[in-house]
Amino acid sequence: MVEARTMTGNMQPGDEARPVIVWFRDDLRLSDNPALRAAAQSGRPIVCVFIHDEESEGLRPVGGAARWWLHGSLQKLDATLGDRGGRLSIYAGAAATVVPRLVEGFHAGAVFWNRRYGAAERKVDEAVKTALKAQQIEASSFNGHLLYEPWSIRTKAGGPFRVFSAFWRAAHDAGEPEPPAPVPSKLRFFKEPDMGGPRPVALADLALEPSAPDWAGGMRSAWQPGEAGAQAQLERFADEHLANYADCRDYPGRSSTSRLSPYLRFGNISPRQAWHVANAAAGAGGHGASRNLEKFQFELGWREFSYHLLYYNSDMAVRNLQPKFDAMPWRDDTNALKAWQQGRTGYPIVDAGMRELWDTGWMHNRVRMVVASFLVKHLLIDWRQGEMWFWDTLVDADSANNPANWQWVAGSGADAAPYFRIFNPVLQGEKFDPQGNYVRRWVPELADIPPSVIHRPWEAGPDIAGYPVRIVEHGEARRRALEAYGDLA
DNA sequence: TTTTGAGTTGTTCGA
DNA sequence: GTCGAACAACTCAAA
Repeated sequence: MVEARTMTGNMQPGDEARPVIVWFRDDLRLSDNPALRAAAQSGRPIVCVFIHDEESEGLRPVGGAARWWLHGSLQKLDATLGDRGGRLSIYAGAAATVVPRLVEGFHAGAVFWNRRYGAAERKVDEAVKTALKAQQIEASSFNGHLLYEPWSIRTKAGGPFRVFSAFWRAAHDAGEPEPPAPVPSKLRFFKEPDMGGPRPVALADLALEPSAPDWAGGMRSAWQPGEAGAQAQLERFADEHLANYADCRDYPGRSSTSRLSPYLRFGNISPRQAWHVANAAAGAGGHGASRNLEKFQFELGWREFSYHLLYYNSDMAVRNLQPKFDAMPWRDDTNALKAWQQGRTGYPIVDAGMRELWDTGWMHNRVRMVVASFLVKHLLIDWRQGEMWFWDTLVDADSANNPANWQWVAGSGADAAPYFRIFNPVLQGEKFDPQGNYVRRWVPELADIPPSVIHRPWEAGPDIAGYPVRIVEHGEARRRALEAYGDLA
């Protein structure tokens, strides 16, 4: 069973009758949820709560697209709990204030949750724990979000890793990740009387969904937030795409990637579930299955590495991991930034990616690298600008992966791309979208351009109606980037 | 302490 | 068309 960190208050006679509060955060699911499972096993009646906290200091507000996902996840979680005779009670406010008042209101005996790893989140959780200790209430935290706790993977010298491959080797030495746990068979919910504690709010009152204008239409048709959607997506991936994962995952026109990122972000599914379901599917698969399996697990490994980095570099979203990048002469170019954001750079693969992002809240991994490289190297715009845009527009944006990957592309990160690795958007398009299907899907202006020139439409003839002229010329931008990056050393 | 091998995803150029 | 080298050194992790 997953290790729990418990700080126990003194148990009083008759204490088992007092409810346990399960505080949901980035773990919006019932299966493989260690906090919920421990609550079920405690013998206490359960109260399920979510606290929308926009008041605690330092917490980064959830981005726009992710708020939409959060709304859907909360709705689904409440419905699923409802099927079992329970419900999700939602509160708003600073967690360190709300949780102790809930404990009083419910006369609770314990509070369980699954851990978070950002500095501000840890500080909040620490404050809650301190408050509960003063109330002599049991507080237990669990690992529901990662395969390995960030502090459990250490170099031989006992420190954190800054190179992925060494990190991943050490993780292998730590052994196979724990198997996921099923939904507890028995969930006994506390009958919540109308007490004097904090009053729950309606989900709609959190205003997580966009209105006027409602820009979430593309997301609704692309995604099903919540645990059931997550399980369906994982099964679909394991059945249909895992067998070709290593060879096909780089082609944005095929849906060969797992598409699990937003589900993992909000814990609609756990990485243990993804790991073990893929394991089982590959075991049933034939020749070459292990190569695909290892590739997929390798990607889960990068997610782990990002959390490892976040744990040891809490200001990763704003500070270069390599300080020499502080001297980088980033350009201040509002027009170029806007063209990039709106998918109007004149480079089809870049524009397709940025429009896919805007419409669906998600972008294929290969294209993320291309558009990020384009912003940082071709336009010489600070990676933080890109990070903030992704934060607001991605449904899967989280405080570990988003900054870690931006810094990786920019070259300022851990184990980062060398500065001379500058993607050529034309070559990347021709290599990974050879028929131009991906581009045509997202850039309708290019619908009639033949595959031979779809990634270099300026060669297709005179101006294409509605499609922008390139905002920079590749060769020129490449030389400029090499020069700027070369000066850093 | 010093040494040594290694390090996600690329592009261009010239032979 | 294909191939190898250059693009740079630097830092990490382990022996």
